[in-house]
Amino acid sequence: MDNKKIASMFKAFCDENRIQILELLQGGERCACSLLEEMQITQPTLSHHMKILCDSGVVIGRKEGKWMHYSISKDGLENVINYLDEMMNELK
Amino acid sequence: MDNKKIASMFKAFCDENRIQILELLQGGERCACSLLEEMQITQPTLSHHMKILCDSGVVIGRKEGKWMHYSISKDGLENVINYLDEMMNELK
DNA sequence: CAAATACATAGATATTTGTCAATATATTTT
DNA sequence: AAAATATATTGACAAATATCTATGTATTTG
Repeated sequence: MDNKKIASMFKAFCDENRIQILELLQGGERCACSLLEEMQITQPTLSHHMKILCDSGVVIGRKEGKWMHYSISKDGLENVINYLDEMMNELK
Repeated sequence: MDNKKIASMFKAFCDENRIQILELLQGGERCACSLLEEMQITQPTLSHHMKILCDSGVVIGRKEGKWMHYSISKDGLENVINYLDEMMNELK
């Protein structure tokens, strides 16, 4: 995995609105409209953040009819943790 | 810790040049001039990134004479890992 | 003390990112 | 089939970020 890819993985966490989305998703899968209700942003802005979150691998989207259900990907989150654990272990 | 603070913690990892710096620092403490030698950026740009890394808490700077020695902060890195571990544990 | 070295800061500029309004697309509801 | 709903995309704009050159500030070296 090159540095660009690693950086994009961490982009999930480096915006305050995305942190809020992730915290909401900790409670379990939610559709975009439900996330939107609790946030002070417009629908296109939410859609933009969801794309970045999905690109990072930390969030997964599942389409069901007209709804998009988003949830945190255990595997995606684990990848991030593993990268940091390895950094910790490699420390001289 | 508010969302803004959390986001700034993760800013350490969301730029490819900073990822490279962190990888170099995995080998142990290095002065800025030594980091600079292996990177394709100018000295002020490096200085800019070191500031962001230190602000995030993941890197620590130690001044010795005219040199700045930088290293990865175990505590800082642990904070990041703990945040993610907790997110993983809270998952519904 | 003068020159050299290591680093930071300031200011300018280009790129990236976050945001919104408007619109498009797909699906469901009536 | 028309209206309503959920979401994505487009295009514009503002704010933040990354980068450089030039310069300033310590500190060390000769």
